[in-house]
Amino acid sequence: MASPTEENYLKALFNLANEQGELSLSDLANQVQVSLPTANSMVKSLRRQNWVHYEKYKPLTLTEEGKAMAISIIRKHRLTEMFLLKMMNFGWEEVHEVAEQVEHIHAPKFFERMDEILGYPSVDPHGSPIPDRHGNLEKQSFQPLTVVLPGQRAKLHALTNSSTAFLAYLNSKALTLGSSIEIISIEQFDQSRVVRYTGHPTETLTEKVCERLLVQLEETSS
Amino acid sequence: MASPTEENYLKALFNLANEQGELSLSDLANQVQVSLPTANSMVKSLRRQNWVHYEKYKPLTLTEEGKAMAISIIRKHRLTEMFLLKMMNFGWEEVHEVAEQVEHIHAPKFFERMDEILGYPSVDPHGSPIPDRHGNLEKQSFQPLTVVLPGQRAKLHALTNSSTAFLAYLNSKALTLGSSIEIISIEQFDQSRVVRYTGHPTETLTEKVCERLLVQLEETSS
DNA sequence: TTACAAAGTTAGTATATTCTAACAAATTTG
DNA sequence: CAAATTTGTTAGAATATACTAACTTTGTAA
Ligand SMILES: [Mn+2]
Ligand SMILES: [Mn+2]
Ligand SMILES: [Mn+2]
Ligand SMILES: [Mn+2]
Repeated sequence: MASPTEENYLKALFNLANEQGELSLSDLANQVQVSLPTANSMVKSLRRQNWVHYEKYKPLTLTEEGKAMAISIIRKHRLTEMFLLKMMNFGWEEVHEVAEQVEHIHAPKFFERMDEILGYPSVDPHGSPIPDRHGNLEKQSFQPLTVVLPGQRAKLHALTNSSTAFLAYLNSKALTLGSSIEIISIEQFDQSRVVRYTGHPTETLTEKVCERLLVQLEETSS
Repeated sequence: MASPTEENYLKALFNLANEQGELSLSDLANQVQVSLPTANSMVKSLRRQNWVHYEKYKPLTLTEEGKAMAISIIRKHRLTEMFLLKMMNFGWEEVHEVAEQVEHIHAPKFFERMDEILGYPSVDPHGSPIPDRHGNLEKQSFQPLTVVLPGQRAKLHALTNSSTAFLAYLNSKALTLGSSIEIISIEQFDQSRVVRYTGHPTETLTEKVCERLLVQLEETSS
């Protein structure tokens, strides 16, 4: 049985493997916010439990068992976020912090019931896919808003960051999942985007923000 | 910030203080299911944090702060049990185990929302009172079924044990909170009770079971 | 290809939580 | 009261999780 700490490491490893191919110790240390030696000794302990493959100075891999555990934790996290949003009147900017704790609860029925009550949702409040009960996790192919050219429109489908601060910022701009965003222009100076979207006057978004908005290009029916 | 472990000790201390007046180390060790030296060293650590008053060889007392923390954990536990029962279709025999974990989540809003959604319930699924948001905890004055004499009836209001095994046993006997129980006779041999209750044929309950059933005497309108 | 930087490892330390063994104090009992 | 029992304490050890300091390995860049 993994401790909450170990579970957080497994989740971090899984997410890193998806973003980059390689799993380095320093990325892990960074993600989990611990020192390199701490990550090093934890990885040894995870290896002892057959959750990661690891040899000195070599990159890390999750074992099949480790991967399955990570997916199960991610499932619990995302179901919780959805449950808080839909059934308990939380805002999308509040759910991540609570889910970070609830994901460590060992009670399969608790999460099965959430899933049932929610009607088996496929994505969480930030657009990330929810693994099904069998551990199948849909792969998404959205691109950051930064790849969209002036004159094109794209629909906001997901985010690469679900911190309270970022989501509160999106709230203040009334940007929600599903918004159809048109790029008006890109400032040469700082790469910031002038955009227009569903029922809103012109807005400016910094490049940093655009990088975190995952979109799908829409046919420009001109 | 108390760890889940520390929170379980605080809760145990509070419950012991209510059942007995005195708080002894061995009772604590027993309740939390650890060795005496473990309880001893934990109590020292709780004292460092000003959650208990404690001197070598003297009985223990919770500080005001410790008491408030214990009540808050109990509130979270009981609200969770009620939420699982009413909103997530759990049986009353399943809720305690999950609540034992959920009670350690630090997210006031999560529990406030449960309270709201449930309509501010006053008791949990096992009849124990739920402290309000200000830490007020209603005192109950129910008595164990063992004090009821043959010929008298009493209504089942609460339980002193909410283990899955005990509740599954009550389920099998169709005994629920609210049942009106009449004591037919008491076996001299083993103190077991022959009883009759709401829509049921005669049943026999051992003394051990009767001790755990908290009732209020009903006027015998003969 | 050496030299420097980045990444990873080891050693040593700290706190939290738990144990057993050995001993001491307090309480109960004959 | 003295002996026996119960209760509480200390010492010493183990595991989990974290740190800093010092060192080694690997990879890159001159
Ligand atoms: Mn999240
Ligand atoms: Mn977490
Ligand atoms: Mn309970
Ligand atoms: Mn608990």
